[in-house]
Amino acid sequence: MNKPVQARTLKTRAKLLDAASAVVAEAGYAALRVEEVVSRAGVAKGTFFAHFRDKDALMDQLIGARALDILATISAGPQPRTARDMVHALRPLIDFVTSERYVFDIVLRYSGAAGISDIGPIAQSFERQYLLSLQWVSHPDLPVRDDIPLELVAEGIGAFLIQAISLKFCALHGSVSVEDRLVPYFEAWLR
Amino acid sequence: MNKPVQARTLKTRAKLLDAASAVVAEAGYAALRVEEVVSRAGVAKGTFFAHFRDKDALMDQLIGARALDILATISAGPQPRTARDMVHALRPLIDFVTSERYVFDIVLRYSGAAGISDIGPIAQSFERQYLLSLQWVSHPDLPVRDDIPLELVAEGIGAFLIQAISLKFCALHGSVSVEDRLVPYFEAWLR
DNA sequence: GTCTAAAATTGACCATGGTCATTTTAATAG
DNA sequence: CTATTAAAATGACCATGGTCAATTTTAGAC
Repeated sequence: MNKPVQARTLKTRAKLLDAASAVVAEAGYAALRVEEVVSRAGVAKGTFFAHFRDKDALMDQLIGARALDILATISAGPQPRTARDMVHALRPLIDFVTSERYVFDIVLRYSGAAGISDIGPIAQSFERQYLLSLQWVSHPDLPVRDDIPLELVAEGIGAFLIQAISLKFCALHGSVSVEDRLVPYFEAWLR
Repeated sequence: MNKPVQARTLKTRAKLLDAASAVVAEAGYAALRVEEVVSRAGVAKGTFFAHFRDKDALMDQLIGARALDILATISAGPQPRTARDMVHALRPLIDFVTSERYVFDIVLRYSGAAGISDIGPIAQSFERQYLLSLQWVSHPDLPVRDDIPLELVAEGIGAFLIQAISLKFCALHGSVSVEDRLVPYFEAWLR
């Protein structure tokens, strides 16, 4: 009853994702063209849209998967003991999201799950980042204010992370690195 | 030496902005089509792009102007005395930005000035919102933590504002209103 | 007025994402 | 093996944002 997908479907989807990854590796996310992807995958354009709602949905898969991968690596790392440690630990995620303005745009656009049932990889990565922050601030090695719920502290970390990355892309404030801006944010927020 | 713009230019630009405003009033920002705007304005499509870099630049003008207008009204209002007051005062701005998902997307995309010299209306409105927050937290009637610079406090307000609005558009967290989420954020941040 | 150069406008054309009626392929029954 | 049917793939076609060489209009000089 739950085997309506043919092997062919998986194969085609894999071909599309592989082709897309290759294009991204060569030219970056913003340069990806659907025509180029289907051409490399050896399928028709219509097939692409049978597998992905639109181009952005493919980006959600590609970018989200990478973000989840980075978060898994960070999770496996040591518990941060200071705000500065946290920022350093988050460095790989920050580097990825700031690698292209286009990537950050997609991340923001897909940060919220469109529907309860279809929570995409990027939305998942936000949830994952929240849980990681919650884990960090719940650990005794990281001293944190105790006048508000830890869940609220974790939410705030996400808010400041987005803020610092946003300002990175602003010509007026882009001269300060994300890390340098984030440390005072976190220190002030964690008290 | 600084009069290279002809009267005709201003007139055409006004016609385009008027036509665009009319379309937005009838169908919303997301439904705006460049073809529809130039058709109503009675000019050719190429003219549109001689006046605006792209469609998003027009959106920057329309949305940014509205945001600045709302902020001016808020600025003229009374000094908030509590976190809850602040949230109530920001209500018109929040309502506008959450009126369409598309509006919020444009706001995020244009939040940072693209270049030092071309800071658009939306980027200006972010600056304006920051200055308003700074003014609020500098006033003795609003008790605020004094262990960090007031500038930092004001930056944090912006971060939480974006966070609360983002979650509004998330199917998983959209049930809580922006205002209800913002009050605890602000109370925790202002200490 | 007329000439000239710069500014403004035009619209055919292009790039690219997205649709859908039709065709092909795979799974299953007999 | 063949017929039947549902899933998958196809590619011509459409929608819409964006470009640019050619044309028209304006401002200033004489």
